[in-house]
Amino acid sequence: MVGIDDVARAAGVSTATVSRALSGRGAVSTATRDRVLSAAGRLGYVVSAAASSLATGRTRAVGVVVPFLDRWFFSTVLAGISDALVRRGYDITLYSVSADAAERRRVFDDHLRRRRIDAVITIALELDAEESVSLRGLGVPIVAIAGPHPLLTTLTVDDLAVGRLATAHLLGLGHRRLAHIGADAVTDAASSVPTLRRRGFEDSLAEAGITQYDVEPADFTIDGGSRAAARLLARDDRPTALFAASDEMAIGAILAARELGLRVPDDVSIIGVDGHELGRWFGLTTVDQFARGQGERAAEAVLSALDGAQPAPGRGTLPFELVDRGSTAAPHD
Amino acid sequence: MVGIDDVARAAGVSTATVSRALSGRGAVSTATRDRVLSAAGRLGYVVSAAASSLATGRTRAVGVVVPFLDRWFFSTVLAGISDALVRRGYDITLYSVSADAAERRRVFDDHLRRRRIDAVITIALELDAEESVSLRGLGVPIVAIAGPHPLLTTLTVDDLAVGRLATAHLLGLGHRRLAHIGADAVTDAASSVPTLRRRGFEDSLAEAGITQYDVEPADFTIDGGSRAAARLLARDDRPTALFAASDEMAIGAILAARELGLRVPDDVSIIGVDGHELGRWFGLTTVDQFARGQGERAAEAVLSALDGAQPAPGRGTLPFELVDRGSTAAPHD
DNA sequence: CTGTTAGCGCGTTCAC
DNA sequence: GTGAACGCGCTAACAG
Repeated sequence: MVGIDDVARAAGVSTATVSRALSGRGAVSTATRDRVLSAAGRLGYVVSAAASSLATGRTRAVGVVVPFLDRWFFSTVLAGISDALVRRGYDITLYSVSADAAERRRVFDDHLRRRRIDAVITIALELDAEESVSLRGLGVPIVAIAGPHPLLTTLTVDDLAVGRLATAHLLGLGHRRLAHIGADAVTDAASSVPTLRRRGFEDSLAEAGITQYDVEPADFTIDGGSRAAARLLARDDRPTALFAASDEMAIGAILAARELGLRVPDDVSIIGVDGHELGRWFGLTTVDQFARGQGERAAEAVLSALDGAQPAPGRGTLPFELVDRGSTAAPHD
Repeated sequence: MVGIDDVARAAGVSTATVSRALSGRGAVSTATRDRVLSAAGRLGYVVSAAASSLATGRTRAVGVVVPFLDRWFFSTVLAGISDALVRRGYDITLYSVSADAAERRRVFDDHLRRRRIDAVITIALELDAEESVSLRGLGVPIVAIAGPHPLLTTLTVDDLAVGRLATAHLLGLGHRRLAHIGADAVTDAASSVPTLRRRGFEDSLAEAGITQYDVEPADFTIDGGSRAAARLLARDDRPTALFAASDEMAIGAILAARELGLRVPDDVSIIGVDGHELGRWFGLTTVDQFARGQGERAAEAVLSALDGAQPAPGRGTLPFELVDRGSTAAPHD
């Protein structure tokens, strides 16, 4: 295992010079730098992360904390983060936190505190107060994507506006009997993403003078969306339009409608949120939130924080856009 | 930032004793251990990964190398790995390698060699000889899931058998005009997963005395599967059954069939491989390979290697199973 | 521009 | 069962 002194010997310089030549910190003459680089290359020297980090306090790694790995939104954002960080030579350390309280504590109180990372990115993580404090206590830059917590630098789409946009689209087509599939009023936090989307829905309806509507809670999976839609569409006065708070649920709703023999959009209009690649195949109209781009933006934000930039105060705003693929239309009756 | 000597002082012992008490290595009296543990807890002490790793040579992290993050199979396997590793207190360091040669070299020659990880898991990674040697040179346990390289301990389903199973299922239903969607004969390595599945298909047909069949290369996405199926099904003597080497492609094939006005399975039978959750919604018959379980198995394999067990020689075999959901049936004519 | 030196924070001998 | 002291491999400060 070749170390810095092997390189120093091979290049005929001191270890300090090797360190300077390789890290680029500190002045080294071009000639010696070349000697060092070639010696290092020849010997296949790579600095030890542990030793370097012990000496500098930096790790060249960013922690990414996610609640799920195997859902489209999360893995897509993660891919975006990874792209941007790899380009800059950072490693990603992945922390997947489940709902299990003991395991969550272990991640926040132990794993994340091992000084293994220079910064943290969270993806749509709903933190309790303790966890939020624990994160801040790390003393490293933190960027939260779509996390509702006010103590953190947050990068998020305006989910209230997303909800309003989707709803306005349906109202604009002439729908008056609408329903929403998404947040659970009981379990979801008031400032959570699902709740904001639902509130956007409700606010728009209120402004349109519509007070009758249904909200079915669902778990953001195809399966959950399908079951929720089945309940809504089985009624006598079934809604003519559904707004699902995610594309996966919207796709479930389309599938449920089909099973009930309903045509989309002739019998029922359906709109989602996300920009899931699968949406194309279902002709799903949606509010795209450019998940991959969110990851890249977050990565760039932590990188610039690591470069010494001041964190943008408050929340950065991420783009979203209505994509009409045909699953919505004017109601028939 | 509380260090080991803070704990030592608070507990009235030396740092050596704190280290022993917390790591469990070395004998400590119950009384002093309790004092140390309580002091550590009170102060919120967590060992520094860098310092500990520099002193011990161990990092309590496992590197996971993937070619894609945002595809179902990979994120699902990753979730399984994460589950199993978190339970044992290991962190995951994620390395996503694209096809870009320079970037790949950086990952293999720099990132992975920073001594940041105690072991490596690769997921369906096709390594060239140099990369494989580079991995072995790390001197840490390596477990490859579905990687074709013979130099590594590999955990894989018998993809030849998977191909045969799917094909036998179609043959058993009476199909004689079959086509395969999957490996590209030109670009895919002979021992790659896609190629093995295709060979299983071809071998089965040969045994059944069938020499006429089509193979359409596709890129394992819904889109690619759809286009490949469209080409196959547009022909006059179109096949009565399609075997797609992944569920995503099989779903694409189902969608393409629908667009051509063909009924599945009445007009064309379709079978996939994977056990993708979406398959349920399309009534897709498939060979499930239990992706999440593969991740767990791989994690357990590296953990036992880290515990000192000898790596199982050769290849571990992962389970697979035919799941009939109705997208295959006897041919009509 | 380069070398010397003193840690970074911890684990582990080796005495006691 | 416990403590003192050294070293893991590297970087930063200081001299020169």
